[in-house]
Amino acid sequence: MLHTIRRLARHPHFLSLTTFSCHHIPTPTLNCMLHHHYSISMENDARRLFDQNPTSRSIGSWNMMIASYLQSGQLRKAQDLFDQMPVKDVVSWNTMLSGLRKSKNPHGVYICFIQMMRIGFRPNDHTISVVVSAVLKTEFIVLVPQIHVFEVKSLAPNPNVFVGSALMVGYANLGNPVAMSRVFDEILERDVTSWNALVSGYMEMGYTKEALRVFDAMPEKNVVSWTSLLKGYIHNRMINKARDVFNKMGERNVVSWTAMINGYVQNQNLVNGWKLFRLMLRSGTIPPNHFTFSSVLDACAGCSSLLMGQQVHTGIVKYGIPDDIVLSTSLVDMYAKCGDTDAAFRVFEAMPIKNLVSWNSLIGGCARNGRAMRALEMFNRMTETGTKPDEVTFINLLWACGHGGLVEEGEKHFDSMVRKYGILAGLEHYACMVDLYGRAGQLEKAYKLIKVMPFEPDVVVWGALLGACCMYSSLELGDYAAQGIKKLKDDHPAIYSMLSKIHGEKGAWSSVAELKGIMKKKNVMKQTAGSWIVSDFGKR
DNA sequence: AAGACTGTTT
Repeated sequence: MLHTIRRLARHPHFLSLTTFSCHHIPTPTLNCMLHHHYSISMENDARRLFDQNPTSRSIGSWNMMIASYLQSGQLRKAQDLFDQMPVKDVVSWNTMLSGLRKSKNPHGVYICFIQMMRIGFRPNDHTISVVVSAVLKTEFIVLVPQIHVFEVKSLAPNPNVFVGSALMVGYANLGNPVAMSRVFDEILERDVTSWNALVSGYMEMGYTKEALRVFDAMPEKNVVSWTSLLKGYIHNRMINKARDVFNKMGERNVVSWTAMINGYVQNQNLVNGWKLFRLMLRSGTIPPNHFTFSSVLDACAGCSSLLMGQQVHTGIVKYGIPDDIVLSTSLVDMYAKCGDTDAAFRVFEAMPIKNLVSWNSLIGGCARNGRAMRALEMFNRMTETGTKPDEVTFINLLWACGHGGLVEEGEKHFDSMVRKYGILAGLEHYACMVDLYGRAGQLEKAYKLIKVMPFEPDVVVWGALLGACCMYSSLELGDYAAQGIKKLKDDHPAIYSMLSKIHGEKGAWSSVAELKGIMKKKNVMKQTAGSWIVSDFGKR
């Protein structure tokens, strides 16, 4: 019977058609059928089978069912089953932990792991690597030394490559180079990936010399080793050293190319990023993928070149790059930053699924292009369709309100940010609100907000106030704001031109002359400004 | 049932 099922399982539709009434199936057969449904992502049919055979379920059946739900992203249902399970094994726990990790829920992983330990369950190698990788860059990273102790005491004094890598990455994240290298020394049968992790770890902590020393000492190197070194230099803003590594590499893959291109883009060196991308296309051996195109689109957005952006968009189609949520979001962002809001909307609406970043890009695009009402509309649609806004959403939204003169709307959202969504207002949110009040001429409110906010004002906040004072010719507050800026950074060129304008309007010509004198003496130059309107070589 | 070293977006 089992053999027959296995053979039939190769025909994708057969088993799903037979599941309408399959009672009293023996356990091995049930598990085999569940596995089949798992592999073709038919969790509903699997569930029907599962429900129809309560007496033949083994722990494995439950585990398989939970894995099916996690595979299709139904964390809630997986969790329910997990809670209902009469007896769990280590596989059940690992499956659940892995699902929580995939859904980016480090807190859930933490709770689940602690619970597992409390009940007295023994984690295994898989548990450790899942848990450690889930808590990286979160407050739960404190688990790493504890897991290490547990590993040494209860599992094995020497970690294998998987556990070793996980612990090394964890210690690198904690900024503990000594612990990291000690783990490395203790790994049984170190392989090239252990060495790579060591290079990356030192680079992440800023020990570039040590990383290079390790790199040179490696018994064997692969593309990943080279790319780790390259990426490390970029991480430490040593872009030229990164390029040297790139040039010396014997073998390059799409990851190496993308890392180097993106390194230029992130360091504002858009020209070299673009040049390298062209070189990549010309050399024709390694085709770019969605990672590469996202970086290149970011470069186009960075120089607000719609023409370049359109060319890249064409390239994406020409290369047949499959739909990807991040890539589409990059397109939305590029079009928005290049001033083509309509194109941004077209790309956005064509996206089959949108995530938080996609919504933020679009709302930010509306805000930048003076479509405040549209930004608000999109925000409503976002929340109605079940995407929870974050702090970036609100920066964009408040910015839109400020520039659209929508004071009450801005106040309403600033308020709901904390009360409804539990997001604490950051300095940037306060800056938006100061700007909002300032632009609306409510200088007193702007001033009061600066006074009560729980941060020291930065240049942006003072600048918003100063700009407003300039707009509404307020001498006293303007001087106050200028003092604020001076305390942070002595000669910000904008101070002088703004101050002299305010003083001039008030007829305080002696102050103006004095200011002009200071400007001359300090050789203050006006900041050069560029407009994105002309950056397509006058095309518009 | 499941894990590791290099690349993307606000």
